[in-house]
Amino acid sequence: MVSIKDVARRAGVSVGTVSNVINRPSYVSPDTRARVTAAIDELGFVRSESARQLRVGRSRTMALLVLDIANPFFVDVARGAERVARGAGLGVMLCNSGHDPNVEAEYLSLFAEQRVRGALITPADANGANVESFKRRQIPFVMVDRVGPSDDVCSVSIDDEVGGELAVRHLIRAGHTQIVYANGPSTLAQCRDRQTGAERAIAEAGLPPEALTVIEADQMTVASGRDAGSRLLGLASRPTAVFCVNDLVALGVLQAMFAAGVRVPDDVAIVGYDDIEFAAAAAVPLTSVRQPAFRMGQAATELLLEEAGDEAERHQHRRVVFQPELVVRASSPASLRR
Amino acid sequence: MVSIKDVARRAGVSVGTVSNVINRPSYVSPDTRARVTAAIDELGFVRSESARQLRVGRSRTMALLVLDIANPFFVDVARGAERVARGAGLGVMLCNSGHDPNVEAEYLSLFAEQRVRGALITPADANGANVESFKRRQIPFVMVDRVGPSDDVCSVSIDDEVGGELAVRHLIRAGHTQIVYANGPSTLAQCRDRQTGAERAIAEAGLPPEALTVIEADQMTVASGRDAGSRLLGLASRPTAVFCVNDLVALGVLQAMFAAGVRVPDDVAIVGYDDIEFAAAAAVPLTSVRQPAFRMGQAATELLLEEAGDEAERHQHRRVVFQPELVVRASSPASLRR
DNA sequence: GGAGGCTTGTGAATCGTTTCATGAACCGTT
DNA sequence: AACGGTTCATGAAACGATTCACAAGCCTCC
Repeated sequence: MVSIKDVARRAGVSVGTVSNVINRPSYVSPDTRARVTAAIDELGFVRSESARQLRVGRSRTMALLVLDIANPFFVDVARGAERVARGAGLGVMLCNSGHDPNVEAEYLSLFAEQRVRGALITPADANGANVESFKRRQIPFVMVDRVGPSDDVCSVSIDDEVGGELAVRHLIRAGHTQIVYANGPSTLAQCRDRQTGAERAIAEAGLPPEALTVIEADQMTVASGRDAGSRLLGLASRPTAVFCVNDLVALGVLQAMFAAGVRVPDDVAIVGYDDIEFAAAAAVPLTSVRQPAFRMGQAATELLLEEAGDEAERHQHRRVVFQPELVVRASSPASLRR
Repeated sequence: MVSIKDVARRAGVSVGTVSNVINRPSYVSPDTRARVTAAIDELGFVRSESARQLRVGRSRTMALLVLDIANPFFVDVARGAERVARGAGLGVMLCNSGHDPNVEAEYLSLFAEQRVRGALITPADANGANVESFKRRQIPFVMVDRVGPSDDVCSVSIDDEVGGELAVRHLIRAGHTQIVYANGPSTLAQCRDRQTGAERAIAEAGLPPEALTVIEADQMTVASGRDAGSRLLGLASRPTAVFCVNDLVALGVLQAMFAAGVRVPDDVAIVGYDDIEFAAAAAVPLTSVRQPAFRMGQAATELLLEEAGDEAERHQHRRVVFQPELVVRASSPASLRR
């Protein structure tokens, strides 16, 4: 492997000069600069990032640890993060914990060993032990899609209560009075918050609490949604509308309706959550609560850069909360037609 | 930042001993080992990967550069790769070129600077100039989802001709004689190969070449598919079956059919390609050509590890070709009913 | 009791960069 | 000719780990 020393020898200069050509070309006279760049090209020299990092003390990559890379929502977050990071000359290491706290722990210690410039984390363990021990590592990080437990951590999230409220209010306005909420595991804060919002919309409209039936899927996937859909069809009083905890579940419900010959939206209206690309692409385009995932990725990275930057000392930890937005499509028309 | 030297001082031993405790504990007597590990815990020491890498000469991460992280196919490849990499103690740096040769070039030089252990690449530029110059860097790499241009490169791919053939043969068996192939940009080898396979199936069945109409979408996305779908409905002789270059396009076509009141599969059968999760999740579950993406990611990584391993010198470059498989679902029943 | 063999631990060299104090060479001015 | 001021280039000292030749201590065996 050719090093800066070989380049120096070839160009007949010292290693310091070669380094200057690379990092502050203006310090070097034009003709030695030319000699050095020629030598670099001839030898195919590529500077060693690890040596550089060892000397300078900080790396030029940041990490992004997501819960589920198969979920398009996180892919959007990642793209937002990557956009900002590349603008700042940072590489992004994208990793997938798959909701597994052990994998999460493994990655976090990898990040610490790599001395990444900072990390964006969607935490996988409920009690936050991993994140807590990561905090001791002195590495800047921002929690994504979850509010920080205390105010010594930056976080970027989306107001899930508002999201639930938007969805159910929309259904109520369209005339629905018998609504099912197909929830995910209630251990997740997101799921609970969306439910709270849904209940608030019910109360606000003066409907009785029984107007909302909650059924719980064990995972937030299409398969679980399909399952929830068929369970929902067996309910004593068939609902006229379903609000789903995310789009994957909604797609599953939609499929179950089709399989059972139940027409959407004529017999049952459906509202999803996340507004992933496939929501608009469904056979009956899905009404969905849009989360500004891309912007969230951007915002999180900007916070991270601020915390990891030169004026880090006067950095104030912040909790940024985005507002979701309802996107109405064919799966839930604005007024009930039956 | 606490270094190995601080640990040594704290434990009252030399730095060499600390290093031994970390890397070959059996060289150290139990009680000094205990003293050292205690010191490590007390100080919260984390070893610096860059220093280690500088000394040892090789890194413990590999890179995976995909064309489009939003495409579930590549997500599956990534998961397969990650599984194998983690088993071998390697971290994976997942990057997204977004089909942009400039971004690709940027990432490739980042990989070179990082001295990654190896790279899995789905090339973005047609002429392969980026990959060609990367090859000079002496870094092991495997081309994914494309066969290598020459035999000095490992590659893992899937036989696209067979895939096209499977799909169209299936449609012909079901009685279709007027088939549309909704292709992607014919600049992509994949698209051309699938078309070749489709044509072969037509010829093989003794049908005239006109039995297959090709329309081209400019992108392989749902939106382009929707567009292709509505164009297809305007054709003089309405086809009874559509074979799509991938599932995203197929989902778009499906949606266009629904919007126009054309029933699937009764009026038009649809076959997709890739068998992404959302294919099975579509309102009418999509028949699709399954590509073993996960296994492909695994195989590619195994090849890479072999090439980057200790017996690299006796490594033979190989081209691994996987066979696709047809998954029949509701969007294209086995026999034509009309 | 000396030779030889384990077991443990040491300390210095090394990896490839960046950075910084130092100095050489040259300029125009007095 | 002596001076201060620029402009360029140098060489050595870090950064934090790994590795390896070597030594100290102890045991065993003839």
